[in-house]
Amino acid sequence: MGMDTATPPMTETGRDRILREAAELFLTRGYAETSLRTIADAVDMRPASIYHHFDSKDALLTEILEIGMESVTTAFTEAADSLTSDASHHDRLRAHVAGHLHALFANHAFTAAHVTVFPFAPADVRAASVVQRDAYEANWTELLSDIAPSLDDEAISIARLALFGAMNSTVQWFDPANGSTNDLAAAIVDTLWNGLANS
Amino acid sequence: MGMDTATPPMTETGRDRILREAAELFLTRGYAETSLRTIADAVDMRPASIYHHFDSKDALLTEILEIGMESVTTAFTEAADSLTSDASHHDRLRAHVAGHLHALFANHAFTAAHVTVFPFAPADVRAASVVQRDAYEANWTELLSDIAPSLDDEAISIARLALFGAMNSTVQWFDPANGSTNDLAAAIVDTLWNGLANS
DNA sequence: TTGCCCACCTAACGATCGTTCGGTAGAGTC
DNA sequence: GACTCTACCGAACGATCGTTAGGTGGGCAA
Repeated sequence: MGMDTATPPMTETGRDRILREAAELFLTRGYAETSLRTIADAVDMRPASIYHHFDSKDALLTEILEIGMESVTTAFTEAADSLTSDASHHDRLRAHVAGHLHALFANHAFTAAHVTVFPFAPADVRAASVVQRDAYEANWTELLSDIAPSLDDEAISIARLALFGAMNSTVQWFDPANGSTNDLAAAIVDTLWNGLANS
Repeated sequence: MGMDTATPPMTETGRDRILREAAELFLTRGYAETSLRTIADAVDMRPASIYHHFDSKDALLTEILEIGMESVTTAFTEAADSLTSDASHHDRLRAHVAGHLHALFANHAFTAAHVTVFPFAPADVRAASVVQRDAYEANWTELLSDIAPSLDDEAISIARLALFGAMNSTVQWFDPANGSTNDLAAAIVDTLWNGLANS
């Protein structure tokens, strides 16, 4: 029913507000396009105050990307835990896609930042989150080789990247107000699973 | 064998060089992150000289996006023309995906700019190319409803957007030096067509 | 009451940005 | 040889950028 987007907790600190508003602005306007003065306006502070909480604009983005990666990583292990031992391959794939999409829209600005702002982030910032990102990708590689054992490594890699492309592009067109991420996940996975030919 | 990337023509003018180098820089570094001084350096000119050929930085990006859209649009109609009347649905989909991917890597910087720099382009620039983009999307909607008539409008829309996501994400990981775009298209379409279950 | 620290402020720094103004060298035309 | 046009250049404009230095005030501890 589209209740995926999280509301800010009541105990939100000034620091948390900066993170949340900055993530939103970076996502919609871009990193270089968003000035610290714009962020300061959004949280009703002065630009200098941001430096009380963060070392630099780059450090702010680094932490936003970190939170985003934690969010999808947690979603992946939770999806794995939610599955019973007799779950079919189809069920497993759907559960993990649903987990990824749920994280993508629940913590929207933080996770989606990995899709759109990461590619243009300063080199230092990208380097800081590359370890977390690689680990997350490895989870999917393992899942897919388990599910489709007949595919060789290169085919698995292509399947994973194409699936990531399909999942992550949803941030640019899917509106959780128009349906649950679970339904969206089912639609994507069913198409991918059965193929267009059988639908 | 990965000879998709175009080499600059011998008759390239100074204006053409600005377009090509700027497209490359916008793609790799981002629009706001690339200054006119950086572009000028790349074409061995001074910043002011760019204004002899283009009204503004925005106008330069607008023309780059225009060239990119023309490229994929042409590829779409060429794919349609290359098909004989007895081509299967599978063949048609593969031909069009191959056309899109070929354009994506042949005119790489211009077409890929639509994937990564368009979302953060200034509002005026985005507005200028929205008509071309809508027209291209309509081509795909028509193709997909023709190929999978059992799907309703919403399912077609999801399929199209997921396919775009999968195709366009290739700009971030596929290297045409490692294989032809035709092979890549076949791999993507076969997976999508037969489904993971049957592979 | 005194002292301290945390959260935030005002004001300004130098750097860099897109852009403009007023040139100049060279090729083509008459 | 004077005229013009194209393609560039040097130098600078005001605006905006990330960032820093040095405060101020309110709550808490002693």
